[in-house]
Amino acid sequence: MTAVPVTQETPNRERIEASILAAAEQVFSQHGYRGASLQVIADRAGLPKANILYYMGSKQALYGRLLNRMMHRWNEVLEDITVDSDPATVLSDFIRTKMVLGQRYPEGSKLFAAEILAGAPFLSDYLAGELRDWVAARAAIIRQWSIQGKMDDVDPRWLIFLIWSATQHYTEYSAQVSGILGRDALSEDDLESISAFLEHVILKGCGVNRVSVNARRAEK
Amino acid sequence: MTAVPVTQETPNRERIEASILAAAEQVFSQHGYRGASLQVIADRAGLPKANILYYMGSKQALYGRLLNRMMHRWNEVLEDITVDSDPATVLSDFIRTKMVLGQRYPEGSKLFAAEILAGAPFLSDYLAGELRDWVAARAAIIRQWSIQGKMDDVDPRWLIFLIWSATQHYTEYSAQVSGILGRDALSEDDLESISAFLEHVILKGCGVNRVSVNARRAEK
DNA sequence: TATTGTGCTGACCGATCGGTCAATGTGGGT
DNA sequence: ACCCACATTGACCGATCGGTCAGCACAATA
Repeated sequence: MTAVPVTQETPNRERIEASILAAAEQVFSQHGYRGASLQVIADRAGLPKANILYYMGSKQALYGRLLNRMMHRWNEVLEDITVDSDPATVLSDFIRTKMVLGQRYPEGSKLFAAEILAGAPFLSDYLAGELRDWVAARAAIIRQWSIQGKMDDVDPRWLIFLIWSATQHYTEYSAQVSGILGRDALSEDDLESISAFLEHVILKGCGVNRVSVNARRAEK
Repeated sequence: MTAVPVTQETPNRERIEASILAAAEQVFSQHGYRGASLQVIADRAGLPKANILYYMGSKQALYGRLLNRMMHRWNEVLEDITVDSDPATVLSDFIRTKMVLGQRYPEGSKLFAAEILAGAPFLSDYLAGELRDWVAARAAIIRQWSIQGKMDDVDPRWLIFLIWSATQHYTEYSAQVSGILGRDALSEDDLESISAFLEHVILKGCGVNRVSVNARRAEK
């Protein structure tokens, strides 16, 4: 009968697709779209190359799935802020959430970086649409905080870019950071130290008064 | 005679090599080492592919020349600072010089970024050697400034990384910045606005007192 | 004119690229 | 036992990869 299409719903399929996506994320993030090869992805996933195409259709489709998955992961950030939110709390959360996301999805972050470096051929619509609106909405709120005297009169767009860049640096430039620090990877202590540093400099630099939160006296 | 090797010294050679390097820098910066193709580079330089190999020897050698050229360009930065230097002047210069360098050599900066993203296979020695020493020397000086009470007690390494990331963002993520701002490129006013913002936030955030320099009252 | 050295490049090499396809395997329904 | 839908993959396709090389053009020397 044609009415019984899937039945057992293939518990294997998800497992296989997940392993392909994981392998592909590694390779694409290191070498970009053009530089990645399906053969290398297949080897890393322990599957024949034809199997990759069978599950993913094409190189472009595979790459697109990875980009989409990563875009949805960003949506955890700063979803519910208003003019009445406390700037210190919001900025602090923003910084720390971004740091955590970068550590949780290092390959995905690098994938994005490579895509942007290549001129964002697959993401230009997203950047000029959804993400642009996201920035505009947050910028408007931050602007209000400045007007209300809750913080210095800084351009909110530059502030958002500053937090993005400062946090992403430690995932996308992990090879540089590791080389300079002489470690293979950042420790938990490093991450806490960096987060605290960024929190201190950015909040203080923007004239945001830390409210209470963690009773941390950051300056004399 | 073997004693007369070069004579006219080929004025063309330099011109041709320069155009090859310029074309290669564009392609490598967009697609990384693996993703770049000599054919595309040759087309962009308006030369047959075999000519690229004739002048550069190999893809690796061409890539290495580009990396080396870019490494030397960084050396303009922060060469002569001491414990007696004024922190405000040094940090301000650091930020603004980095911004200018990024604008002057956008492809070279992206080339570096792509190399780091790929895990720095060609640069690991440089990162763990020359650059590491460079950072250590500057970090020691900044550390002294903290001890002397000229600025807050922040980790100098995180401060250096912060300035790197914040300034590089606008060249390496230019596709993202452009998409969000809705412009093709940053204007002179944008760049001055960003530089002033970073100067304000980072210096204030580190507790550095601006001495005199430009009589700019940045906050109320 | 003959010779020589260098700049240059079309043609070609084996390897690898993304993608297709036919053949085979497999498991459940009849 | 038979069938059929789906899973799997080795073999193959034309295109392109980085790199080699023989040979032509041309200017300087003899």
